[in-house]
Amino acid sequence: MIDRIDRRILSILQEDCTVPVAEIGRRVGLSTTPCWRRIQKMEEDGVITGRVALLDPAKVNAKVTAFVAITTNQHTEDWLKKFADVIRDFPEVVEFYRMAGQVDYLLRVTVPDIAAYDAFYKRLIAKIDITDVSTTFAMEQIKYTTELPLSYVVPEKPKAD
Amino acid sequence: MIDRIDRRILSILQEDCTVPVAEIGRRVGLSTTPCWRRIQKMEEDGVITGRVALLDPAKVNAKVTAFVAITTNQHTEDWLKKFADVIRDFPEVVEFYRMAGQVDYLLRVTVPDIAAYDAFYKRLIAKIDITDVSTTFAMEQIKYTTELPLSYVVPEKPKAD
DNA sequence: CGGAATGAGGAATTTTATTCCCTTTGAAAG
DNA sequence: CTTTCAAAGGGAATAAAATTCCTCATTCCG
Repeated sequence: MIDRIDRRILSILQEDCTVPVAEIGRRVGLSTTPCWRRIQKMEEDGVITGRVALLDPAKVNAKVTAFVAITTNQHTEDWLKKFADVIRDFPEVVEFYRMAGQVDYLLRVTVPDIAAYDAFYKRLIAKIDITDVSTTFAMEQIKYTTELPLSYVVPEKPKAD
Repeated sequence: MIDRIDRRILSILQEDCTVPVAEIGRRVGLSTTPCWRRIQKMEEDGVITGRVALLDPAKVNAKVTAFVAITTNQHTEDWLKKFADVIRDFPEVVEFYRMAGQVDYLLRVTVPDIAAYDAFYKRLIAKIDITDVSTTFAMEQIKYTTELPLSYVVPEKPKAD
């Protein structure tokens, strides 16, 4: 499905999606038309899910990241659905995982400062019934990237047998 | 610095940066030129740090997310620098935080499966001296967004006094 | 009451994306 | 071996979008 050329295209677009198709083509050794068609196809196929602008957290007053580990004794399907819907609606929650192990859910929350986190926390527990919440703050974001590793993408062989 | 209109522009671009400037202008009540200039300025000012394509993790064989909590007894400036450099070079590490509290560092790691995680883990500990590592796996990514909340951006008043 | 700065807009220009149509390649059928 | 078809690629025309250029209001000092 995805061959070596596609992978190189994805690598470029993951880093910077403003590079013109003609330039991408040049870098991967294709002319613009086939390169453009490959990109289109990957968008249709849902490999590329979107193109977004990234902002500097400091510049938009999102300097503090908190990780919130949630444990609950509620484990019904319905509860999870409601819980997920509530959480999803908080724009401060930028990531939300259901976990294996001790912790049931993990949130990454983005706020300007500890006070704002506290306000968020109060709004959160007002809305949902949680057994146990444990918050840890990040002091520094050393790395953050939206680029997924492409080394695990198995490129299709040009030929089989 | 950032006024209400800028904030609305950012909101649009955070969601989808392929929207034409003319259309953005229409939505925020500006013609294309001033809208374009505002976007340029926010890029120059570093508010917008880039535009990237997002990929479907499942489609690029990045189905498993692991959170790796690292504790160390090394706390020198030099060690951190070397550690950070090593970690940063792993494409599987998509996020990397220095934490407050018990855990010193937290990584989010993206791999195809548990076996690949194990291979990553071996490569990791081969390269750096870590006292304690604790890994938790995410069963499900319920929410993931690159959109930072803009509600905390204090819009400049058009006038003062 | 002048400008001078700031912000906005229309229209021309340039750059890119997109489409159309044709060529090449390679494998399978006959 | 040819023939045929499908998949990929490419060049050139066209459409759309970004970018530039110039002009027009408004406001704020001096």
